[in-house]
Amino acid sequence: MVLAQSAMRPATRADLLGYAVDVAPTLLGGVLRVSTDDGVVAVRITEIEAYHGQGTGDVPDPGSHARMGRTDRNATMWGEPGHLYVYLSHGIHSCVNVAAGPEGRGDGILLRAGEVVEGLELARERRSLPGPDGLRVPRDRDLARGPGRLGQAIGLQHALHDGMDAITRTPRAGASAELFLRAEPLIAFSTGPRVGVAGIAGTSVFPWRFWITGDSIVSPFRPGRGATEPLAGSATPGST
DNA sequence: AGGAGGATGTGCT
DNA sequence: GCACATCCTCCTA
Repeated sequence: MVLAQSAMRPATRADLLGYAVDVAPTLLGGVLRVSTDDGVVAVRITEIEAYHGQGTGDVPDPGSHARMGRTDRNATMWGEPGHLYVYLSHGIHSCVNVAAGPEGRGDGILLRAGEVVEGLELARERRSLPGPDGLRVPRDRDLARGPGRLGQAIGLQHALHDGMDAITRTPRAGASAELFLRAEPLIAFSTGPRVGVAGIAGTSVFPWRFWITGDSIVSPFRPGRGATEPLAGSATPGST
């Protein structure tokens, strides 16, 4: 259901210049809105993860696509903040990141889950699968719950839309994207280890996953290679 | 040139 | 809970 959201304002590049780990929480509760020929779908962002091209200082980020430096695939992460890095995951899913930090830093923020707040019908259509008895339509809360689902719900594909600019909203392959941030600073959020990303020997697993505390629309936890479940009470920076 | 593995989702057991 | 889909990227030979 669509809510009385706090006031929103369009994001600027300056909003996204910090390290991904610092910018990420400010995107919680914001909205990514994508228009295509088929219509508009907007999601309220409920869960994200921060990835760093060069770590946050001297510490490398073992889980980042940008950890080995700039490549053709991850070039968007190394460019201007506010462009969308859309990549193919497991040959099937197009996942969406917002590039962060100044050019050349390689930071990105993965959108892991959101609530569809506009274009419910179109999102249901995109996310429906053929079943034994016609189309099987997911429950509304599952439409954009998970990074692959979110990408499909808003209609972005890696091959077509990687690199599109959510600040100037310049259309790309028939789609345009706009990012809104909450006008008021933040609501309560929680942090934990990223999903499916392990630490490396000798380093700890950093709490670079952020979600809106208590929100029902958060992706299912996946242990991955040694990532551990958030410890009870481990970090709810905004909630107390 | 070849191959392993992946920031995942779904359906079945 | 587990297997599998599906294909691209980057590392290694």
